[in-house]
Amino acid sequence: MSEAAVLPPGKRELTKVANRQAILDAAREVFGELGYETATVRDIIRRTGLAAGTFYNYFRSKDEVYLALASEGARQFAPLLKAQRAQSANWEEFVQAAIEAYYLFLADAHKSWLNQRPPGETQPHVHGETPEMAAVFNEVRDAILEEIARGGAPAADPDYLAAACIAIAREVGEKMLARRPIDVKGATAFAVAMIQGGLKGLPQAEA
Amino acid sequence: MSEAAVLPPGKRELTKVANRQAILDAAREVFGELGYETATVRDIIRRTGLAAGTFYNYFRSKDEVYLALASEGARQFAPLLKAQRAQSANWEEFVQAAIEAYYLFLADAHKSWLNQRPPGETQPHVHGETPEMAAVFNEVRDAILEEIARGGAPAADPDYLAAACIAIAREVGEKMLARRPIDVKGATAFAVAMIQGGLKGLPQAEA
Amino acid sequence: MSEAAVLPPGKRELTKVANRQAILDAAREVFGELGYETATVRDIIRRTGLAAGTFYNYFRSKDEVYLALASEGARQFAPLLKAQRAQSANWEEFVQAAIEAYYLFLADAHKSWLNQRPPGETQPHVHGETPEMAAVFNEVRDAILEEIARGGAPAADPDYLAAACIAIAREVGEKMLARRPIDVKGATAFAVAMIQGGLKGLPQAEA
Amino acid sequence: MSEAAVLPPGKRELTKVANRQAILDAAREVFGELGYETATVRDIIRRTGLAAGTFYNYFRSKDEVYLALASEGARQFAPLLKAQRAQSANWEEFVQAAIEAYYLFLADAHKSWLNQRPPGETQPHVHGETPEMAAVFNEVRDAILEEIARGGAPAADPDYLAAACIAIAREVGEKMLARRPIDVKGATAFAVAMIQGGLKGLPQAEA
DNA sequence: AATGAATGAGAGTTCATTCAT
DNA sequence: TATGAATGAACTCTCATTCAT
Repeated sequence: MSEAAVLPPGKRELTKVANRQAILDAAREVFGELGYETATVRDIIRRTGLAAGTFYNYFRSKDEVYLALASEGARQFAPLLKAQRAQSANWEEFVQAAIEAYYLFLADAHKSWLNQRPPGETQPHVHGETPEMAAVFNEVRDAILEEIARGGAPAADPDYLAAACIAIAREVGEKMLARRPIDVKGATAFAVAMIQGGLKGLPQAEA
Repeated sequence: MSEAAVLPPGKRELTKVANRQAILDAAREVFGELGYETATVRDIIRRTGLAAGTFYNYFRSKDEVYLALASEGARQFAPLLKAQRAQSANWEEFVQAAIEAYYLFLADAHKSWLNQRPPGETQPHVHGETPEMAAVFNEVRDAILEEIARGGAPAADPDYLAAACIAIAREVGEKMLARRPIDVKGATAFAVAMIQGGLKGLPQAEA
Repeated sequence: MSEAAVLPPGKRELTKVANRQAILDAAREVFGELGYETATVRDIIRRTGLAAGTFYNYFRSKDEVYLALASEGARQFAPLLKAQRAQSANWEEFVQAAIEAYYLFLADAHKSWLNQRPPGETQPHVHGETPEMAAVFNEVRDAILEEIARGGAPAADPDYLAAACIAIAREVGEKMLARRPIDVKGATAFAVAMIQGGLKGLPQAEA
Repeated sequence: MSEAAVLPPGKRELTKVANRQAILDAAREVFGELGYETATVRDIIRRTGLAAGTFYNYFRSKDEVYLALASEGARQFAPLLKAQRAQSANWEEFVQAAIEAYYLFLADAHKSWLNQRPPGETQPHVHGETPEMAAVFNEVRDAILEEIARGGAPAADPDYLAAACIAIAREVGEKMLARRPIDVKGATAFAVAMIQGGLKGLPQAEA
């Protein structure tokens, strides 16, 4: 007892951490499949095998678990994005860096979440985006908006420009996740080329 | 019932049609403001002044009214898109035509719906897209996909290409609706230029 | 249809009123038997034979039905008390009037509520006082407090005095309700005599 | 367990007793502040710093701790009341004795409980009476009932009489506790005078 | 004996839908 | 056909109690 007192994880602590993670994982899946509104707390805990009340030992509400997921994603992603941005000398490099960071995150997250719902079974009224993806995407969007506001980007209509860049990044990213193998390099190359040069800028190949 | 059934539609038929339309209008607003999940049937009928049960004389469920709205949008839009496409000799013209048709539809719909919810009051987890907008957007997407599949588009990765074009069209369209006055020409020009030439293709102006 | 349009109660209105009353009656019983905290909305509706959700067609919450009951009692009682007070020339008459009004109300309410729960089965932690009784009692208490504050009462410690008078009124009233037949006159006489003259003032009889 | 079981109580026994007392103290406060229904076991143990489960090492249920408190109060109070009653030659002295004993108990209990909840913050539907107060009050009531049954009291309606005496005792006692300093003598004098002579019997002073 | 997470029944409440009027 | 009250399943959340540690 005396020794272990320094750092006694014990079964209790282990299950506690494991349960919390189980709830987060289940919540991620459920939010991804059903969307925030449709998803119920019961959907989440049902997937964990825990009892209904147990959810509330870990999170105070449906919203809180959503936020936890989102901010976890943002927290992990922010330094990656920052590092990538730091290396960028100009707008082109910045875009490349930001999108690559984003796609790396998506790919990694996707791998570790073992997202095994059968694709194509999309329900109506649903987005198929986990809270983390949403949060991380927001980071990228903010970075792009900021860069555009700073004047780093070409002098076109900045509002439309931001919307377009962001849209490309998001949608190509989503497509990337649907393919096997997940090809971050290729997706990044495509998105960046599309943003920089449109159809004319694309490598006229691989069709 | 026997009298009213003869050709001159009679008051009954008129109200019937009017009620159906009132419900559709209310539903469009409510779905646009609240999203499908959050919107309740009561929200919809409350806006019409009709009674709760009356809703079910016209639609069998909440879902059905959503679908009705969506397919109405698609039905109205399809010929417009078709006409525009018919005039297109090549991919460039096709993109231009499709996007313009889409934006014209958006602008028109927007105008006639008198979308007067105070902007900026967006709730979390909600998209602000009516079923019609969603449906019409799907038409555009399908057209682009089809065109790409047909080989009309430049020979880049067609899946990514479609995703990117569609994403630009959608997001720039949404931004367009948020501005006053609604400038279909400008938005179309931007979206098309972005798709064709990326940043380099944009008119380097108006910042 | 034309005639009835002036005042068409119809079965609907009737049931509506009846249901509202049924809920109020059930709520009164349940609150009286179980107390506010212990009583559940389900306890209330179960007694009416209605469905769970129906409760919320009539009252927005458990609290609202309690308040409705209480204010209904107060509303009915206030004019009675006022009338009785108006006739009182002095403190003695005022006390007599107020208590009599209170007891009359209790007796009447009791009669019409057909309070047929088997007496003696009082649960622990429970008061056996309906919201109406509580509300009406508050009226009496306020009247006494007011009168004492106005100096109408004998010059003893007013705080203690009020507490004592009120306590007597309440407890004797409760005893009165437990007896058959309910003897308002006798209870009033006792309470007033006790207040005015204590044990010495009581009619030394009927033991 | 074997060691600690020998006579010198050892730390274990001490903590055991201390914990039990801590729970009782916390429970008294919580029941007094919140009432039985509203009070939760968590409210109680939170105040002790103990863990939730520990509560059930000492009491089998929320109800049991309530009962323990009540019977502890009664057990302590019974001899005091008995002693006071023994000295009473007649009804007047008995009443005086019983009420004084009751008020002494209240005052003492109140002092030692350091009841420091901000007054005036009374919630609706809540009484502000600890289980002990309720239990001790019951003792007094029983004594009065007994005395009346024995014919010691003046020959008025005994049921009403008991109710009235008890009511005065209780309410004046409660007021007494709300004042500073707590004046047992004065409260007793008032209550006894009121019982014996009603308003006419009161010292016509201190208003 | 102490801990505190897990449990699950049950609370208040909402809402799509039904149905008597 | 219009009405709007009735329905009841399902929701979020609480809490007394249990039990592995």
